[in-house]
Amino acid sequence: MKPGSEQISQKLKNAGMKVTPQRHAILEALYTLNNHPTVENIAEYIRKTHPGVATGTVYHVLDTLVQNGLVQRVKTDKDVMRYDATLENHHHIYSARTERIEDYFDNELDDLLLSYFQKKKLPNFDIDKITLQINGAFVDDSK
Amino acid sequence: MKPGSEQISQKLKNAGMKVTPQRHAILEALYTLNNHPTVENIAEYIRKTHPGVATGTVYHVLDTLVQNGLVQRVKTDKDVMRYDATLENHHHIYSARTERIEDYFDNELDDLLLSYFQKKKLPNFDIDKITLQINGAFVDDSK
DNA sequence: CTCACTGCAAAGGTTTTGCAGTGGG
DNA sequence: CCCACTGCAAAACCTTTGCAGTGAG
Repeated sequence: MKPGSEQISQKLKNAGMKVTPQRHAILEALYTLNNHPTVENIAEYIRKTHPGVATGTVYHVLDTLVQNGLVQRVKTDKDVMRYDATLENHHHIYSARTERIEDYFDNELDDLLLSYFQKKKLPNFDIDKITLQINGAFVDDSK
Repeated sequence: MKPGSEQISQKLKNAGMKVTPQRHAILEALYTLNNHPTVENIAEYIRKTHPGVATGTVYHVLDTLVQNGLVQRVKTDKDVMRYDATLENHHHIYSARTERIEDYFDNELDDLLLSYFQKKKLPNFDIDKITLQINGAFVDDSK
């Protein structure tokens, strides 16, 4: 669930980052807008409370967050980057018709995959993480 | 394996597309450069034999190929689009350190996933296709 | 022949970069 | 106080678009 203001500051500190208002706001935005927001989504959201944050700063802060492991980029086949602050192991459900991307948590599946790839090693490759792209259609997505 | 020239023409015809030299060359490039090339990779490759093909044409042809189901876009967390002409069910192995993306075929895994999601339905979602993102490091990738 | 496709170039949108000024530790 | 961070704006990229000319069926 969504961390409070203190916890957000703590996360930044733990990652060895200075706690600036911009970083705090951007990380909070990521926890609030939990549907894999774009830079534009984030900029728009934080300007409600922090007007005057430059778009370049949002890009820069997100880069830093990614490098410090607090945020991940989401793989898509579109040309706009999307970000995800959920660090626990999870998968992504992609709508074929809209830009919607939902998280999917499933420990049973994770165990299944883990044991599968423990016995079936890939030659020449060390697996770090496996994420499912579940593609299809949400039944309530109109267009 | 890689289709011959005739088979490439036939694939275009089957998809209801006119067979132009550009389309033929681009589709052939995709089968030859089988490591999920970018538009630049493709343009560079086909200009060896077909100089003067405009970059805009490559984009346009790739779009058409995607729409007619002969080619798929590959999901990445980079801002350069990559393409894949392999239509059989397969997964992708992503290098954490380089731009390398390899195909991974595994029928046993596909069956496992199929049966798993047959019993474990996702509410509100019709699954079309599931692709694994296998992230990690190739042991022989230097950088 | 005709209409879809291509070439070319300009425009659009996203992301990166550079530099001066500011503020968190 | 100092260095990292931010704001601003320009630049760099990738991709899309518009239009006139060409060629596949």
